[in-house]
Amino acid sequence: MYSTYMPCLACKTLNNSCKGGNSNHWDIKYEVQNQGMSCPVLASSVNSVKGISGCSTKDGSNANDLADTDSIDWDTEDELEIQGISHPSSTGRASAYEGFLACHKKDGEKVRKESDIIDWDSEDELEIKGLSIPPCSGSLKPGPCVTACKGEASSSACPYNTQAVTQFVNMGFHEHLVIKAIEENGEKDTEAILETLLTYSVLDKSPQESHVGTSKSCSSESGNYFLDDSSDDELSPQNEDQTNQLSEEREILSCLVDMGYSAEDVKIAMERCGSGVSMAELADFICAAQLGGDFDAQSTELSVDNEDSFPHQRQQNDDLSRHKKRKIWMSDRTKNRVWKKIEKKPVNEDKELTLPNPMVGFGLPDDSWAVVERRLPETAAGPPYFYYENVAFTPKGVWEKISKFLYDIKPEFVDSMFFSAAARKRGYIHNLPIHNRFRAQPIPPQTIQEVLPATKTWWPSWDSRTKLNCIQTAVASARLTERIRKAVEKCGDGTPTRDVQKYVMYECKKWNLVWVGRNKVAPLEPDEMEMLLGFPKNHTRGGGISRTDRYKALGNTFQVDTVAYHLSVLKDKFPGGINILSLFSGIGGAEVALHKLGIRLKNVVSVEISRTNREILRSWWEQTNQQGNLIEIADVQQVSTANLEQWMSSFGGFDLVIGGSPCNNLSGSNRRTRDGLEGEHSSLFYDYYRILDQLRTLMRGV
DNA sequence: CTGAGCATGAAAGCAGCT
DNA sequence: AGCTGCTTTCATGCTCAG
Repeated sequence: MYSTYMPCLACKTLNNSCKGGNSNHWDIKYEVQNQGMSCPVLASSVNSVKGISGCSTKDGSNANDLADTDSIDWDTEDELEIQGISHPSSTGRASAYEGFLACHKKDGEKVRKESDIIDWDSEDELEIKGLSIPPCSGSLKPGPCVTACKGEASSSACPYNTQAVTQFVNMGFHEHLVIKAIEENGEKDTEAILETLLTYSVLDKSPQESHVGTSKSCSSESGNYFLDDSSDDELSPQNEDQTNQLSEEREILSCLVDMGYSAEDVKIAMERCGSGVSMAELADFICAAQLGGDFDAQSTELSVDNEDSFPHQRQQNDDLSRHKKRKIWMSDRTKNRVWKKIEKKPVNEDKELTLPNPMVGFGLPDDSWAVVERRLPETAAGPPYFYYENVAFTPKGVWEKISKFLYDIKPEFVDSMFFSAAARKRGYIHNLPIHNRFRAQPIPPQTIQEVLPATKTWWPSWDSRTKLNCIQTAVASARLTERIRKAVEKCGDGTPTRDVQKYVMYECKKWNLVWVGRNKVAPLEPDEMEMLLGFPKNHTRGGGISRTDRYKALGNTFQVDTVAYHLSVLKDKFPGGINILSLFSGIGGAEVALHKLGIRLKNVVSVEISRTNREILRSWWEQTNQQGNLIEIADVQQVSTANLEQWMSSFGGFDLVIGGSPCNNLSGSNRRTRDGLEGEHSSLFYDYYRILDQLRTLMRGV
């Protein structure tokens, strides 16, 4: 019954490609052991648990009964797969087939034979062919343009090598122009293709038909960055033209930022060159301006707060950006030399954006980590102050891009484990001063056992956790906690075996489980999450809000004490109170943080799409007897310049713009649509930028 | 039809090792 | 420098009961 090539049901790959980090392995391994199976694979160490699910129990039942996994007849389909027969109708089968090929990659002859079935135009192969693949946004992963275009690029309709097309689409050229250029020059002459594409761009050979007609290609799906909400109405031809032009402009902006230019530089270039200018001309203009020092004079001078220098975070993207630009626009003669040089450069060239370890931001309150110095670009100067938040662990290049849009300010990466009993690793981009911060009072308990004293009784000595992991929107199932209870109980009164401990600890850390009874773990209750996140107890309770909605809302919010520490510098600056524009407010993390600091909320414009969340904030506002005005708006995309002007005329402008845009497409927890900043939800970042930038322009005018 | 419950990896960074 | 294993992660979409 046992086969050397037994596929792992959990990751759907064959033995050699199966990694140990898959939770299902733990489930399966443990259950297999408990059912007294004799599986030879299990005899090896935990790290070599591979392909277990193919094992049958002694009584012939499937090993995964407890996991409710379907059984598989290994003698039929899977054996066929092992022999290299594909099952295109099934993803899982296809994966197993890929796994098989991976296992045999060393066998060149055999792999060649499979080339009829599989597209072997991988990056490796392109390199072998001598085609270099330029980085896009510091990553080999397709950038936003490609994300949007890749479906087309890889479709069967495209007769050319998809990587070659992708390569140029990555540079910002439109796909159909790329295909046209390939048609003219052949696939292999990349130099000639590039030149042709540059010529197209300069001559603007196919202007509206390519860009406007398919304007979604490089922009976010939600779009609207530069549009007023008046666009809701049916478009007149004139409006349509305007919309197309704006759409094209933001497409160009996004692509040029992908290439490494700062959003600010691109905007200046657009202003100076006027409308209807091609991307190539804009790029040339920026390069020329930079060589002449035009932009430098505007963008890299003194800080808004006259805070001191920030030596280890200066000179950050500038070099990389310029290299990328040169890489794309270099003349023939120097291109190859420079490209080779750039490719040899270490990847950590922009190491300023690598995540710090420990993640202490610009300094911690207890002086254990000295406050660093930073120097903000002049373009980042307020008013208003602004504060942007998102998950620290994003797909590559995302924070670099966010930073470029937000005036080249480097993110402050902080783990909330230094402020509470739960971790929460987040990046914050803000133009706030960073000296003389203080903590909001009272300081919450800092360990799990202090926050949840009842768990002490049941907490086993072999569970060494004192801090919880990140609070997320999903919680463990009852089935899982039951499996854990059974696993521990099997070991009797003594200490569980090392393997059981490892399994239990893996699940406990993954799902933030705590000990609530003898051998019994449970997910956190919503009110416990509220405490851990710095909210008042029952902040999300009542008003017909379901438990699931509470978990979802809490999983998406700020850690109040962390944010309050950063915002504390505002207290002296605004003794009379503060006007804030709160974007993506959620359940009001920013408002609660300011309130906790004792900063009076004069006027709060809160933009939040979820009605439930708006009700939670409204309820908190009323319960805390706020004396100011709360204006609630549903959709950030509907916030227009006219709205901003209206609010400014009502109460004179905003002191702080604060918010964290959706992380759905950035989070590591997202298995299906981790599409990066251009994802369906996360692209709303551009609305944060749009609104902030419009407001800054208006307030400068004032 | 709605919503709660549940199962579903992969990407990225880090540490340790060779 | 490159490999391997370990750890962490503001989620999504399917199923099924009410």
